[in-house]
Parts: sequence; structure tokens; C-alpha cells
Amino acid sequence: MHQSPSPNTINRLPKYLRYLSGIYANGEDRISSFKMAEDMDLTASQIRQDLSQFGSYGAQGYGYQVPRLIHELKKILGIDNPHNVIAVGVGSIGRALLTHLNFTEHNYSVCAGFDIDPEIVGTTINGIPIYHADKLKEFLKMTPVDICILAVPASIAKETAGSIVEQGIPAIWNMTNVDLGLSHMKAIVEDLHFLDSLFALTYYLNENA
Amino acid sequence: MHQSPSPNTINRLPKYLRYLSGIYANGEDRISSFKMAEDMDLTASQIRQDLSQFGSYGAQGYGYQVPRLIHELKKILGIDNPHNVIAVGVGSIGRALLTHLNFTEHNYSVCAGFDIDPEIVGTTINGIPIYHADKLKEFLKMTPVDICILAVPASIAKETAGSIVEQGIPAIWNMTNVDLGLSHMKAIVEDLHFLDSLFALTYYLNENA
DNA sequence: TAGATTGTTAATCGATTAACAATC
DNA sequence: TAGATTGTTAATCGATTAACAATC
Repeated sequence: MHQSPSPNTINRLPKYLRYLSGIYANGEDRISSFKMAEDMDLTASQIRQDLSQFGSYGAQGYGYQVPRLIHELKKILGIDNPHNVIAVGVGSIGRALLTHLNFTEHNYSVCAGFDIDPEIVGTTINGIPIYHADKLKEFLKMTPVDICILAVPASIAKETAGSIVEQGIPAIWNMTNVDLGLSHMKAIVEDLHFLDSLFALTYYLNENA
Repeated sequence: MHQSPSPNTINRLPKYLRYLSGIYANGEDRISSFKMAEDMDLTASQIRQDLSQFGSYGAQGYGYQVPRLIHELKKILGIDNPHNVIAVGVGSIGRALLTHLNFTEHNYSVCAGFDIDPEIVGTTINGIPIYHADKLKEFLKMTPVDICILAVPASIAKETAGSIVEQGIPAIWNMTNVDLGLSHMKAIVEDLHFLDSLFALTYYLNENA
């Protein structure tokens, strides 16, 4: 792993994983880069290039063992290790994620949610306790947190993110439609900008029309 | 517009728009590519290259007029025109989007949601009526729909998507953690794969640790 | 006018694709 | 053994960056 893999490569890894999990569930335990490329609308070269940046997981003349490759991809992504997650902001989006996403299956443990709405502070969502945002600092003394799901209103997104980073949480999964402006800090941020995605879709829709 | 702009360029346009809307709200009505680049962690060259693929919106020695550029970007993305949207699958994710996302402000009209859960069929969410999925075909006879938000369970995502495309809806905004496999059809699909995004974040988190 | 900044052309860099020796 | 397919090196392609003439 001399030269660090490009973001494009990293973004394809979860897609490989999903594809492989799918065919493995279908009972296929062997796959070639050619078949994979055909099914995923990629080139076999690209798949082999991507994988070979992390190791040699296949065998000449045979291809890849599906369970092995699944295992290796999980290891590369780091999702074979457990991660502690909290949600800051538990409005409709935060709530939907806590309810809907299969965190446990992928080794994420969602420990708590934080909000200021008295209607939901003190309740649980999908078994996850919701505390008042005031309690975050205290909570972090007891529980090390790897990832914070940020789903607060846009108006307080930046300052909330800043404070989360200051309190030592290394990674933010950003659900707000705001650029957090943390590039100068050591924080790791992954944006999920819903509207950006919808606008791109709209562009292609109008382009074709 | 001889050579069609790359997806990378398209994906940056909404970010430009967000940035510009932000500074315009702050009262700035003039911007140079240099300042913009600094604030957005890009290069001025890239911004000018991106924009120049669609037209000449700036002036030498001056820069860009913010409101003008906002207007042009909206036009390029097609969001100056109205779009009709429906949601198929109104579980927690679908519901959160209908409640939370600012569709109206961006010229999207969310006409209806469809589900099979008797608990929610017949209700409204944020003023949007929820019909039984059986009624979709009939509904489409009356109302032309541009975009379908797909938020059904993974197990029925593919077949639902296929049927939606067959019924003439040109674009799908895919919230399911499934690859819809519509590449051979004329459908326009934009995926919002939550877990892919979380996995990428996890990769960078573990890489830094 | 002098200074600033665009739009665009050319240079560089990086990512994808093609080719193939190694080998299962 | 013959056929298949990897991992990797080389070739190509495309995207980003740099440079600069045009000009506000």
C-alpha cells in the first residue's frame, strides 16, 4: 500500500461488498473479475486494479473466493472492527436512520442520541436512549465514541460540528445540508448532502429531455 | 457545450450553488473564482473550468455577480423548472424526507406517497396524501411524474423500480441499499446509499488511526 | 491608466483501460 | 496439459492545474 488509494477506489469498495454479499446469499462462492465487471457495469481491469492496491486475494485461473473477498473487503474498510456511534440531532432524519439502518449487522453500536427537544429527551428510539444535548460532554467521559451522526438543523450545524470535534470525536457523518468547514481541523467528515444528490438527478433528467 | 461535462463537474455544481447562496444571504453580491476556491478548498482554475463548460457568466477584472451566478447554476441544473415528485415507500426514511427536505423552495412539488401499510394509507404526511400502492398506475394517468423517491424495503426494491420505470417515470432517486440494475433501461437513477457513505467514512477513520 | 480576473489553451497529473507474463 | 484468470506493467484517456492573452 505505497500510494494511498484514490477516493474513487474507496467509494467502489462498498459496492463490491454489496455485490459479493448478494451473490454469496445466492449460493455463489466463486467469482471472476470478468463476471463481476459485467454484472456491475465496470471493467475487469478496474476491479483488479482496485483490489490489488490492498493485497492479492485471488488465484490465477480460478478467480476470487467470494467469502474470502467479502472478509478482506470488510477488513480493508475497517468494518470488521466494532465502532461506537452517537446521533446528535434526533429529528425526523436522525430518527429514521436510528430506526432503519442496520447498524448492528455491520459492527456499529449506536450508544445514544442527543437532542434538546423535551418531547423526545428521556425517550428511547429503537432501544437507543435519547439524552439532552447538555449531557454529551459527560457521556463522552464514560464512553469513547468513534462516529457522530450529525442531523441537527442547518442553522446550528457548523457550531455543533465544531464542538463535537473539540470534544474529541474523530469522525462526523454529516446529514445536514451544510458544509461544515472543518477542513483545517483533524476531523474526518463524510457528507451526505441529500439536495446535492437530488439536484444531480435533476440535471440528468433535464439533459435527457 | 460540445463535450458533455463530467459527473465530477456536475457533482460540484450543487456545492457552488450552496456556497453562493450562503454568501449572498450574507450580503455579498460579488465573488471571484479565487476567493471561492479558497473558501471551498478547490482551485480557482477548476471552478472556472467547470463554469465555462456551460457559458460565460463572469467579467474580467471583476469576477462573478453572485445573484446572476446563482440564477445560472439553477438553470444549468434544471431546478428553475418545476418537477413533480412522488414517494414510493413511506417508512421512516421516506417519511423523514417528505417532512424534512425543503422541496417546495427548490421547485419540486411532492404530489403523493404510496405504500401498502394500512396504518398510513389514507393519511397525509406534511400535507402530502398517502395512497395504496395499487393506486399508482391510476394516479399516473392523471398526473405526470418526473421523479420517484424510492424508499421501499430492500427485498422489493428491484422489482418496484422496474415497475416504476415501466409505468413511464423517467427518474428514480434511490434510497434503498440496493443496486437497482436498470442500466440497460432508459431510466435515470441516482443512488443515495447510506451504508456506502458510512463505510467510506469508516475507512478513513481507521486509516488515520 | 493600472490592477484584477475572466475564459481558454497548453501542460501536467492521475485514473482507467489494455495487454500479458505468471500460474492455478 | 490446455484453459482460465490473476496481478502488474505499459498505454491511453480524461481531469485538474497552470499560464496567459483578453479585457473589464
